[in-house]
Amino acid sequence: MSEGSTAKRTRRTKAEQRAETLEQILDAAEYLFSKNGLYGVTLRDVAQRVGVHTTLLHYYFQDKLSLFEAVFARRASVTSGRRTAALERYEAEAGDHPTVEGALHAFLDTDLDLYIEGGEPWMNYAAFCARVSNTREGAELMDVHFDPVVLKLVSILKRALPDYADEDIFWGYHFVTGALMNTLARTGRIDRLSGGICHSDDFDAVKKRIAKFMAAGFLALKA
Amino acid sequence: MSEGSTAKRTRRTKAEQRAETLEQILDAAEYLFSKNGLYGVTLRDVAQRVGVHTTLLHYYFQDKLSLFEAVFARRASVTSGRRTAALERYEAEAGDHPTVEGALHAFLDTDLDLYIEGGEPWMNYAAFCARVSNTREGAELMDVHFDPVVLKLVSILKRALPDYADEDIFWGYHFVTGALMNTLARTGRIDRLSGGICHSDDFDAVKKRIAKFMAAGFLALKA
DNA sequence: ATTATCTATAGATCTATAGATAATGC
DNA sequence: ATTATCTATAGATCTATAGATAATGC
Repeated sequence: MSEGSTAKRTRRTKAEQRAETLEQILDAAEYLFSKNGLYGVTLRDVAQRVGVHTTLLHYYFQDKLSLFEAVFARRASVTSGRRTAALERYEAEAGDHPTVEGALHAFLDTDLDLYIEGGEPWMNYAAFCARVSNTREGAELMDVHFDPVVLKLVSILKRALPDYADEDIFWGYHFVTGALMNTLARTGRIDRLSGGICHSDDFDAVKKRIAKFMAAGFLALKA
Repeated sequence: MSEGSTAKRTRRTKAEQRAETLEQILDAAEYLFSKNGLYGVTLRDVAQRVGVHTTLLHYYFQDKLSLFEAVFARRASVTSGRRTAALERYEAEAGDHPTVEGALHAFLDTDLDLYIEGGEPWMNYAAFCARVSNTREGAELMDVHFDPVVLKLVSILKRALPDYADEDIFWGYHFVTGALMNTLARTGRIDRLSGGICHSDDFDAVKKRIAKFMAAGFLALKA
């Protein structure tokens, strides 16, 4: 932190400085919001974590909610884009006979890989999303940023399950996303419940199981 | 509300009055916490909703967190007890050959029925639990109140899947509870995503699918 | 005589704004 | 000359406590 602030004094263009400070603010906010939610974090907490004055946050963001939404938006397009690409790749590859499991692998594994490879900031973002996802306003943010990818997934699932009612497909997706969000939240509950056999942070373990598990679930809904 | 406050003036024993006020406070807190979380609700909000002075909350509860925990605890033993009983009934009935789907029906359907039959207060509690469940401190509350039922479920699943690694069973449960919590949260996301085909409040639709879906998922994890 | 409820208020925070200062930009 | 950062502060809330008042309890 002290090293960071001296480094800050070295010559930099204003654009660089702006970008760097913005990123630090977003990182700090992301971390704190992921732990305590919108109302559980004060602008002062965020400023303190970055090492700047609270008022600087108002220089960059209109208000607290804008900061919150900016945190959500920053990485949303990355994960959304990656998953869309993976789904398109799968669609091309599978041709006329896509499978539920194939589509889910593209959708879920691609996302989990991003967090696994992205390190702490991405893991924080994952927890942030999970926390946001089961609130009403949060769910509306999800709509805005993730509806296109999800509807793309749904369209492939429909082709894989041509005799299914839309209702069954959507409820299946509802289960899938619940399991995914519970994973991203990393609450530590499964660690304690399993007596240490499983670990909340072990996204590899989830990745190994979730697509197969959920695909079988979909297939079982046949009327 | 005005009718309630005149009714309040009618003769009542102190014990009755205490019980009634306590219940009103807990109901109001439950509703508000389910919408906005611990930090998103002020004691004043709760008091206002009940129609009493903020300070009365301190007469009944030590502080805000105690109120929060009391909301959680009030109905936890009911759902926990009902599910335990249902699992025991199923165990007795299934004898030496319990199935995954049978155990999940006992565990999940019993819970969903409680919310369906319990009306608004129970639906609020469900949303409250869902919201609590994907926070760290919240997950610890879940440990305290729900570990026994969940471990009972796990023990039956182990008997139904004798050649499975514990790890697979616990991750399977992790998926199940994620799907359930996503249901209890009732964020309205599935409504919008499905263009009105599905409804967040339609626990019957979930009940019709979730146990079958998840049971098939478990069976697919076989190595 | 005890318990439920309200009044008054202390003390701490929190968000947000106005305006000063200190850097970089041509 | 513009942009990044800080100082000072207004105004609103929020939690929590002390102590008064108004009911019920024997």
